[in-house]
Amino acid sequence: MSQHRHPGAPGRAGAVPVLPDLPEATVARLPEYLRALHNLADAGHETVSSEGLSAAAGVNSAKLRKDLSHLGSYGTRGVGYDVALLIEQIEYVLGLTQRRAVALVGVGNLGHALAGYDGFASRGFRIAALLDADPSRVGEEINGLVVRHVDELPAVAAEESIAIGVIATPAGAAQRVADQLVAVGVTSILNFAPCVLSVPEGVDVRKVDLAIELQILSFHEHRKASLTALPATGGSALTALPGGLAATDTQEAIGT
Amino acid sequence: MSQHRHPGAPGRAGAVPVLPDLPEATVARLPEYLRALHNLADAGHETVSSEGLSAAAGVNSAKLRKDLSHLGSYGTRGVGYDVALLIEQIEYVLGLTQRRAVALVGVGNLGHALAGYDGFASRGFRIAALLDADPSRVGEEINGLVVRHVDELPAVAAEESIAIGVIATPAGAAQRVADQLVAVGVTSILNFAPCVLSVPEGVDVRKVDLAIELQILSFHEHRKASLTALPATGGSALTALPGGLAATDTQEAIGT
DNA sequence: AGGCGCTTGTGAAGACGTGCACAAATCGCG
DNA sequence: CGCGATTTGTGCACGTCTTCACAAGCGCCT
Repeated sequence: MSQHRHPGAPGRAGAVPVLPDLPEATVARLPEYLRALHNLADAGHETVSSEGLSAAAGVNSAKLRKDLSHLGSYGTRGVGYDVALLIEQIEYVLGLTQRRAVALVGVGNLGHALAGYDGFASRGFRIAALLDADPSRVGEEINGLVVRHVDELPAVAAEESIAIGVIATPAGAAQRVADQLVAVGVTSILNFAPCVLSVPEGVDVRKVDLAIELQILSFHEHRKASLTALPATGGSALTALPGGLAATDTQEAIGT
Repeated sequence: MSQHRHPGAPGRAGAVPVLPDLPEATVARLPEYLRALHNLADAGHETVSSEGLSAAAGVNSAKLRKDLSHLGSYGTRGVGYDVALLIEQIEYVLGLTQRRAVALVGVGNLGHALAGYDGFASRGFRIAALLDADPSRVGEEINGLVVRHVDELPAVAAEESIAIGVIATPAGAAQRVADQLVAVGVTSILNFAPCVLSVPEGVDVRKVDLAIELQILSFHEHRKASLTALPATGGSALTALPGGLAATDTQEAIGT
């Protein structure tokens, strides 16, 4: 870490400097820091310490400092971080300086909500197209955008460069849509359908499954309940599991 | 791992056996396995190998075997896993044998979609109440449920035991709602609002932020673009960062 | 100018998660 | 009955992530 802040390489548009390859865990936290920083900026703070920022983002302060150090970091010892500068750094690294176009496929229950979600626009993204396979939905106007048929994807991609595809279709249609997105050059996909997508190498897929989150919470609920129910049992049969339970009432729930 | 399948301890309702404390990473994958297993069961498979199941769930097969071994596992060497039995095991561990009641607070854009999302009902959850702070929304009927005012939360909790609270409000209202949920005894919260919640110890919070997912994808897009733009630069200045970029056009964004 | 308090950046250690590779176990067949 | 094919369960090594603790650096006050 000899010299950062080397004056050269401003390179407004072209010549993107090579990005440091951040740990994936760090990348996942940067948006969190960014949000906290925006809040601080709105509240009028000019600088913030790692302690303060980590509290606002809900993480350990040492972790925050290490995360920021990975991107070269511009903190000042004894003072803290310049809020505005740090916002820029993170937005640059995350590639948010350009407003990326998002294509949303599947305008059902969830798709409708996503199309109207202002959190996208406010954080550097622009929904460029709404698509659906159902002809009865094509033509509908949502939030100022007209729903087009998914087969028009090539045309949409030709009109403007789609950076990210969002899949909000039923599981059965998701793989097909993913293939179509890949075919028109999309290399980043956010998948809300509860299924595994297979995509060629070089394409990033992130998955959000609302039911999975609930199931994880359910586990912890179950766990808490089982612990408070048997507070006496010290450390004896930790590996105990139901086992025989298959015979009784679960049968009617599963069956055929 | 001497003797599993010990015949005793079926204990229908009461006497919940102590759950093994699974690694968090394993818990997060169990719902994935569960979904894949349901698909296999629907397709008529009676047994499945770790290889087959791991492919369907999109994970490494060794990882899957280790995950399943943590819950005692009921595979048969040379054969594989009994699909129906494994479904039961996982559903039991995740606490899905009882249909847990969910209270959804915030019936705006996203809340509407969540209220209508059938993925909850189909995977062991039941939306027991819809709540909102906006009086103009109270009384509205969504999917057979009438929206009630959030201040009625104590009454709702008294009517039936709420296992999980889902927060789909704007960020500004989220902490307040979380406090209300905690006050009526909810110990698991799924938060869709883009903010950090502070809750007492013993309360689990999981967070889903749609914009964060996009930002993570944006980073990878940015990274891919910067790599393909400079394919010649071998391994020289890997730590290069913009740095000077603050001097030019960013100034007008910050300044004061 | 010098010292003091505060904060960053980082080395090192420990916890955690992953994946290979193989022994142990089971089934089916001759 | 024995053997080979198959598949689980797991020991081990490796990589990643987290956390502590502290030296280095910075600004302010005297």
